[in-house]
Amino acid sequence: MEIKFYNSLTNNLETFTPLIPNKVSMYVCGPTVYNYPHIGNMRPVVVFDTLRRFLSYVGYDVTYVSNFTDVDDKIIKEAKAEHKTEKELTEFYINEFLKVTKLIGSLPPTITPKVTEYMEKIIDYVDRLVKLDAAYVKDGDVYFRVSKIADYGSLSNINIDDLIVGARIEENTQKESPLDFALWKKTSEGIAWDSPWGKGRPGWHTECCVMIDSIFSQSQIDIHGGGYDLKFPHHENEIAQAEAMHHNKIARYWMHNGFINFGNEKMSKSLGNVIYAKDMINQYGGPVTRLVILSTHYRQPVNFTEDTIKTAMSEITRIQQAYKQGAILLQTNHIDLSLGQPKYIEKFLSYLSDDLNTSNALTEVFNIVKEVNQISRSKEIDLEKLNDLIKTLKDMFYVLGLDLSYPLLNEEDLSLLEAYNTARREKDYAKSDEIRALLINKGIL
RNA sequence: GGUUCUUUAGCCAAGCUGGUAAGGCAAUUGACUGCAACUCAAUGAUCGCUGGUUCGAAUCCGGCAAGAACCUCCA
Repeated sequence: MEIKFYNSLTNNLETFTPLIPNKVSMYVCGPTVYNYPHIGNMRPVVVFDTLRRFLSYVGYDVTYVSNFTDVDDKIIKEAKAEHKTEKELTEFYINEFLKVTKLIGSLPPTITPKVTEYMEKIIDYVDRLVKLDAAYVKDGDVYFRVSKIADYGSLSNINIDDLIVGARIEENTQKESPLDFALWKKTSEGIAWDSPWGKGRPGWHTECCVMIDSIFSQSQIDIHGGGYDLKFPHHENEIAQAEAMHHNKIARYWMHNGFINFGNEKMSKSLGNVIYAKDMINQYGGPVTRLVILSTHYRQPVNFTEDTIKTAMSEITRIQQAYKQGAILLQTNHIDLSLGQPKYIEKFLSYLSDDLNTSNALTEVFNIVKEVNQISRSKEIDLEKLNDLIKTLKDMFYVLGLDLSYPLLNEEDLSLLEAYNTARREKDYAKSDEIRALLINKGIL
């Protein structure tokens, strides 16, 4: 199957070919853990988890790495405010992040490195950049020398001159050029590590490079993902460092997800409309939250509104209902559910192979749902086909990370169902209503 | 100022290497039904505006309008 991705590096739809046949290496910038994850943090979590599931499903051996940034000014500040150590704070929020990630149906990445675990390697990496003359030391700080990189700005299409002229660039007399960025910062406050340049902590952009270098056995990986906002400067600077170190752009395919808006506004603290992921998920459930995200193509913005959430709720109910009823019908006919084949999944997969078009993939889910409903209501039920359809749905839900299931009926359930149907046939409605209540209670009807 | 992007039925949204518009939600009508839930069927848009290219454009090119994000640490 040919897989295509939109590569942010070239702004083109490109055929995906992994560096190593049948293996995929992907890295996605994870959160800085100083607060509860908000709903916007769930976009990359859902998008890249779906990508990973899809690639695995079609047969690739995927190594998916997503980090936790557990060293940062905001962390130091928040730890101080909460009277905790940085470690206590970050461990708490890492745990919160993991919880919410699971609730929204994302698998744990293959590896989730923390920056603090890579300090030695980070220092070594910075040191090597200094020795390569790609970085310079200034009074305990270490800065990357952007002028060393000929095509700096290639990812974000930023013209260096425009950047210097047009943008607000802070005064920093330490730097040779305003574009230079910190690899290592001298610090006097909060957690710090010893380094050849004195006590300090690493700059944000270096961490990801080091973790990629350390974890993957290759100097360049296949896919690098993250939020759109990270394109500049974060990813641009990762590329600059990799250019200096390995003369490559660190990743072949760069994928950036769009943002989540809330009620047509960007979520931000100053607007006071930040929604925590845990609140949204607790109120509406993981599948609904995930469906809102998947119903739009990953590069487009998603807007969470009362309407879009309500729509997703109706859709999940509809999908779940068909799945459940179909599976129950099979069980009452004593069909072995493990025997079905995902015969109708090809189109679904081909949609996903087209730059992860989840929106179109979902239309295939609805097509199958409709077929299940039609068959379930027909006079002569084609049980074999129904079984294949249910199995198809099952695999689709797996790939999309939608945590939907059907009840497995035991003997007692089966005889209850039969009694219910018999009572209805004999128009003994008092009895059938009684049994119906039982069945609804058990989640079967 | 620069960069990237968006504008498709009431709402969400796909299509955008050109050939008269997927899907879902909501709504209306009909069918099924002991009641309820579920379900099935039917019904709607010429694609922001405007030029151009073409036998033919939502899809390509130009202009205009409106909106969004990013431009040093926010996914």
